Amino acid sequence: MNPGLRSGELAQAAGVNLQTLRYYERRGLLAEPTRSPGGHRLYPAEALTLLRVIKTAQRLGFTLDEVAELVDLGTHRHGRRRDTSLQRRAATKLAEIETKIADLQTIAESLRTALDAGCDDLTTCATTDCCPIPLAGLDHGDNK
Amino acid sequence: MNPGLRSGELAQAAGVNLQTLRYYERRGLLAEPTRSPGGHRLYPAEALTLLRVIKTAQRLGFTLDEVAELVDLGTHRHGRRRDTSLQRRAATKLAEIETKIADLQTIAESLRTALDAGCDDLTTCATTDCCPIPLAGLDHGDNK
DNA sequence: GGTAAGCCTGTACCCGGGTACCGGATGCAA
DNA sequence: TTGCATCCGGTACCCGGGTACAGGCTTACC
Repeated sequence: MNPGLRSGELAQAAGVNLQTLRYYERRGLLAEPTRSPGGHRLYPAEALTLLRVIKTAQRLGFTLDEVAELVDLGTHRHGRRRDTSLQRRAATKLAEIETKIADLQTIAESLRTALDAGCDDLTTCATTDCCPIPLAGLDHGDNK
Repeated sequence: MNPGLRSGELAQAAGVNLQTLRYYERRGLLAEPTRSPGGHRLYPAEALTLLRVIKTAQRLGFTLDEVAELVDLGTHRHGRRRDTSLQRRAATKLAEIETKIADLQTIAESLRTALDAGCDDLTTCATTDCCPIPLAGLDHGDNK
């Protein structure tokens, strides 16, 4: 049976640096893989999926700690014994994500309007009312 | 007429550090404001909106350079003389944003499924098929 | 079994995005 | 006009997220 990916293969497949794998391992994002007799890491194929999930979540503005939480929002057990604290964290995360989606939709809307209108100034759009659907919708007023 | 906000007032209102304002000014994100006779900065009210837009965009995973581009995607002129290169950049940005929205929706969907199912493991969801709508959808396969 | 490519641990460094601190100059109210 | 809060420019520092390098062991193939 296939012994697993070597670290270099995995890194290349995921488009990350080899050192990054070790860094993620130290941070606890990537489980310690099995080793060859001589001590070389051998990763299961799922590690690639996980890495891509991590990279995607990062692009979306989550810190590594948040990514870890997202991924961890349950790596412990599955089904049975519904742990309400986990459920609650998941619900909180979900609300956060929904806010992000809404904000991105506001930005997308502004860009679309700008494109349609041949109007190309978002700041002006945000602060004056020359344009129909301004970015100012992002101003939730409660920063920090 | 109201002379504008002092830097401390603006910083507090936006929930950012005073130094951050000067930093953004150096980076070109915040225009140089007018000054009092003695050299103190005096910001127009729109600066607050802009700061909030910046902070929101950052939470969404845009770098400061990208935020600058977003905001700049046109601060030059408005309407008339449709600059196609700007239009094109806006279109590109828009596509990016739509991808982000889709990815966030995938994550939201996973969390929702996990919550509904009392299933609380995203990694397993992503890499096995025990769960209906896995995170694996984030795996676009083309990282970097 | 020789040898090149690949991997090991450890430590040092880099970049983006801020923050802190300093000594000195304003702003404004009493 | 004095006094305290605030702001000024400049420089140095901090943290998250990597990335590079050194010196030595493993693997894989001829």
